[in-house]
Amino acid sequence: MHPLPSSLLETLNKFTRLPEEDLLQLAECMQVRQLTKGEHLISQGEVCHHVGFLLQGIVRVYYVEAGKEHTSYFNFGSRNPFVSSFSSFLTRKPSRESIHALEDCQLALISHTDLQRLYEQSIHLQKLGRLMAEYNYTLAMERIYSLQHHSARQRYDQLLDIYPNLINHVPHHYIASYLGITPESLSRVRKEK
Amino acid sequence: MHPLPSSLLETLNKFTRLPEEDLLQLAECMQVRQLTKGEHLISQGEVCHHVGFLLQGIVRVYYVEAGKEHTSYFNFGSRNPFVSSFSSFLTRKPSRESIHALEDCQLALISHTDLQRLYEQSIHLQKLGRLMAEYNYTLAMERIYSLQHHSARQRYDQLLDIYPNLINHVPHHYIASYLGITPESLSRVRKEK
DNA sequence: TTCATTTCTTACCATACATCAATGACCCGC
DNA sequence: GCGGGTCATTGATGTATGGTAAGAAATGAA
Repeated sequence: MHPLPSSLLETLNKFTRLPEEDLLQLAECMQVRQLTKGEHLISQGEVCHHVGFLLQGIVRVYYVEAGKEHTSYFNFGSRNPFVSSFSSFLTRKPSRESIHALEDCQLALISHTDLQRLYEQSIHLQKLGRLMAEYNYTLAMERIYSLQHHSARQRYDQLLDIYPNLINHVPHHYIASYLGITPESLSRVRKEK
Repeated sequence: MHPLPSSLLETLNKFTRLPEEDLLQLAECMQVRQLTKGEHLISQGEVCHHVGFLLQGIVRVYYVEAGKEHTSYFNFGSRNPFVSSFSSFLTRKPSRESIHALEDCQLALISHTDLQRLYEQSIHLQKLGRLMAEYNYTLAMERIYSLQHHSARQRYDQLLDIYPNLINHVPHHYIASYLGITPESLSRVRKEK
């Protein structure tokens, strides 16, 4: 993939400046993958071998337990562009989560093997990986705080602050599940606005 | 600090094998800090300049909003030994959180300055930092799932699975806050066992 | 020890959210 | 366009958890 898409380059630059050499190495490993609406990037039970950068579209990470679907999160826009079943990708164990496209999507993928190889070759890429993991960790902590101490109503309002138009692109029952409430409750919260 | 305490060494080895050289560098930067029960490692509003490895004791990370204390998490035992206000440590902004000792504690501290310097010097330390951040991220994701989709009761049971004797060491209202419920609710949940 | 303070529990009622059921709107394949 | 299915909404009711208040138990200081 030459050259790296500008949105990916911008995102990387927010974390750290990579030497030209490393950018070339990255570009060599990355491949574009199209997902049509509804298509799965990975399914529950498989080991996740890739991490993707979302160039376009929306994906949903979810997981089925006792016959019910639970939405873990969405990847949408530039706030959260890295798509993977991270716990599987990082541990090399089968994924409990599935990932599918909510719209037609475009992803830039890199394989676990290639990424580890690049990590071993360059301190700058190790650093990039560390900074990205740290960033994801801080996002996760914010979400934990919100789930711990805010009402469904407040969490919905926060979601709208962060992604004002997510509600127009994503079926409501997915958003409800993401917020940890039922579709009926979400409907009532929305009605009260 | 020479040599590194064996519990720290064990923990580091679970992430990656560091060359002797890097271990020496680390040991040179780390300092032991004692905290007496109740003492603060950092307080809300300060920038967090250290990350600590918990050698002994229990600390609590909490945060005050609208006059109420909210317990973010505990550091206790070997599952979660890294003590810091990470969002402040990572972003260099004032911390919203405070950290204090629930018992007399012993910490091995390293400063942000030293840590960044070491990161720049060694690809192995960069890798260690990445792996630790990734590990913390997977723990955070588990907690998010639990808060999203499990009842207070289930979360309490899980907490007991992970830390069977936490309840004997930590005031219950802190645990309640950690679970996202009131002390009264925790009391009811406990009664039903 | 004794007293003061904090913490834990219990009871009662209030509220937020879940569950179940019914309806209409919207999709999508035929 | 028709028809079966999914989805969003609404109402009625149930349940888990919150809020307040009071007393009991544990803790800490003198």
